[in-house]
Amino acid sequence: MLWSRSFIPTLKESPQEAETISHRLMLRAGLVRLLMAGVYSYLPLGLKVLTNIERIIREELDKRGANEVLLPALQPQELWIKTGRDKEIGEVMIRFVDRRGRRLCLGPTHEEVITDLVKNYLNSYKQLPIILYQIQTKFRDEIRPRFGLVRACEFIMKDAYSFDQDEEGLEKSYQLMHQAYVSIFRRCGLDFLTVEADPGVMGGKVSHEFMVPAKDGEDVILVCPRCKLSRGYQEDKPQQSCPKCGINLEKNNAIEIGHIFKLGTKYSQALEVSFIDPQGRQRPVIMGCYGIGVSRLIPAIIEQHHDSEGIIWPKEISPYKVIILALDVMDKKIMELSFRLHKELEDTSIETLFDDRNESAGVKFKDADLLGIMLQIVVGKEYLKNGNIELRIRETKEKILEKKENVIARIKKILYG
RNA sequence: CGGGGCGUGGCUCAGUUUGGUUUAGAGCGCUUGGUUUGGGACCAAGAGGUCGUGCGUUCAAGUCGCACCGCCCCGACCA
Repeated sequence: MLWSRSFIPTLKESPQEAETISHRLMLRAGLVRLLMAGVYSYLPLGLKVLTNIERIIREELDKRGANEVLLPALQPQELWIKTGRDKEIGEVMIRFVDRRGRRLCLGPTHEEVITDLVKNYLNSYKQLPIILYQIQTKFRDEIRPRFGLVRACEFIMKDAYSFDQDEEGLEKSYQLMHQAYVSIFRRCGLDFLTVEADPGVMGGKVSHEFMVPAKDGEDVILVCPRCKLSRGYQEDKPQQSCPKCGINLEKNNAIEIGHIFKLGTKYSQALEVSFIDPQGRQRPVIMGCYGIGVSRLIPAIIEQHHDSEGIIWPKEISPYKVIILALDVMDKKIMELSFRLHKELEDTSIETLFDDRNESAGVKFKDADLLGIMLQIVVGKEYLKNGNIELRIRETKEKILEKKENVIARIKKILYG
């Protein structure tokens, strides 16, 4: 992709609207733009990052036998009245009446819809277990949206739902999803902790949150500095100490990126979803639900992967794998080589952004560091003098001067091992 | 919803305290021409503004008053 043909509006200075590091960098690197409080447009680079995260999620869930669906955001309020969550959720749910007088809402989550869907399908224990998931836009009228994509009113969530015939099955599904989450977050380059949590309006008895320690996180957790055991922070509870190490837990800000719940039969009983067990008895299906704040992962990743110059994307997340900086676009030799390099990389499916803008070297270096694309190739004076081009690793700032073929070989080694 | 901050060109901001040398400025960005090209280049010429909105006070409002709108932060709340 040629930068000159791209919509990548970078900003030299941080816009007034942003205070947290991730929010600033997302705006400066041209990932998103604000439409109104808590509502953002994704620009090409932001969308690419989002797509990369979604790909990882799909791979890890599909591998474990989960089925992807896509449920409507538009829902009848009636379903929510049946489960009683109509009142529980309260004003967070966006409601309205359509021209036919139907009372509708925009889904803040999808337990009701998925349960209703499964109701007409499920007959026998032979159909269980089953796990369904979707990656979809959720709507929540938040009291206070903040920190850019961290708490938005319209955001993208991966929500999965498991259906089992007994508690033992639920435990298996729960562990399976737990493992999937660990793989997903690791591939996203995240340092994260798991804490036991309060199920809240979702219901059920057991739930775990996946937390990313981050300076600008809006949640607070307690972490053992030695063994990393962690738990939720509650102001009214006395200062806890680590049961294993005996030392005091430390308060840490964190971003909640995932939350998994053992729901039990809350929804299946309210919406009457049952199956016939091996003994021929009708039994309510046992459910679990599993959420990942997909769009929220972007700021979480940035909070953990940046320096004073900009973002440093982990390998699988990087919107492009390589950025080529042609330092003098008026020089024929430099441009010829840059175009050839660009084509060769793209022909081998290595996504490459070619900075072909007529800008000074300084501007290109600054923008490349800001964008955080993992590998930078510099074509400039060195090429004219010795025929060498420079490969730079964004994260380590390591520089390698070599001939084009060797640089390509190195890139392949870095990307594919 | 309570508390605080902010709103002046695409971005960052000065000017508001004490109304009148302001026909509203600067830097960045943008356009044109020229010189440049290894860490946000330089010269020259240019374009771009309902000073968030409305009402009011006044001879005179970016500046004072009232109301409203929007954004950010803290709190309550929250998957």
